[in-house]
Amino acid sequence: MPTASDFKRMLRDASLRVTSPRIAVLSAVHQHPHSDTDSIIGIVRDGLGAVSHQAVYDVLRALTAAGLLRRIEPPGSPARYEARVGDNHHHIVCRSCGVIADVDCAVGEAPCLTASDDHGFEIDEAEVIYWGICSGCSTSTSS
Amino acid sequence: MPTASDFKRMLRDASLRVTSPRIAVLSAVHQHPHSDTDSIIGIVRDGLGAVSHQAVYDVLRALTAAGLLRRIEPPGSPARYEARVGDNHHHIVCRSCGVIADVDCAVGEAPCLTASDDHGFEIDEAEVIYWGICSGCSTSTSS
DNA sequence: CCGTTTTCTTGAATGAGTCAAGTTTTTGAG
DNA sequence: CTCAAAAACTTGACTCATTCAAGAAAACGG
Repeated sequence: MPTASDFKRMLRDASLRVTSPRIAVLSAVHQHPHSDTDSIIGIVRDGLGAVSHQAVYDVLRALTAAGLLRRIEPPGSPARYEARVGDNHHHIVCRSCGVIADVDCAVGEAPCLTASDDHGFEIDEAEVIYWGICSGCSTSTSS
Repeated sequence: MPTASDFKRMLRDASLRVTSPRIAVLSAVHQHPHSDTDSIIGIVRDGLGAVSHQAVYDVLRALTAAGLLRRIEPPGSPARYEARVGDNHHHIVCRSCGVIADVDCAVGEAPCLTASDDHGFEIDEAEVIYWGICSGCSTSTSS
């Protein structure tokens, strides 16, 4: 797990100013991947004390734009964030409890799939969401 | 394009009551695939006069649950609906203007992809969204 | 250390969708 | 055809996630 100085370096390398909210958000997402914005706000406040929700929204947007975080938006859920970027992996979402797990992409680079008909689009990414029931939910439901 | 009596039969076959809002919504989605809820409300009102937005939300939910419509939710866009159901096709979304096109699935049945690691999930669907720039946007941007 | 620029705080506002109570419509049974 | 029960629709308030806006505070190059 990266340390605070690692996060500072990441921010500098991305030409972003180093602030405590940014370090706290980076740290929170590294420690709790697939968290939604509200959870991240809670984790950040546990570490720093009062931080406005707006600051967290701003930070998440800046870090996502800089490529330090990735935003995922499964239908039916608020936006979630993860720190694993650049490897074009995919996700499995549980239809019952909403938990998300990572799925490695066999190809690794986007777009990892070719459309049967691209309709003239210049396709740069193929995003895959697998839907199913996680092991915890399937056992509790079938019992 | 199906007629009003076709829509009535579809509703009866799905054990749903036949009402004018339902026929109008079915017709609207058949004629304007990938429309968002607000556009559908507008189209329905053009045909029927006053219809509450709540009625359209209720109808869309009932028709989706009955399998007559499919709901699609590209990140950054409100929910959209289409009448092409049952063939597990996918979508291309333009990053610039948001327009959506259908992409046939080579396999046809869900799940059409196998995850490299299913993490113990029982996967029933693999949803693919291709992201890119449509031909209209790429020509206007490059000029 | 200072000024500029960026970021954060505060608080209001927006958009999509849901909740709830009451009225109307549909439809199967008589 | 008529009626009652169930389902659907209307109205209007409300929630949630997110954004907008204006001013205060912090970062950092010089």
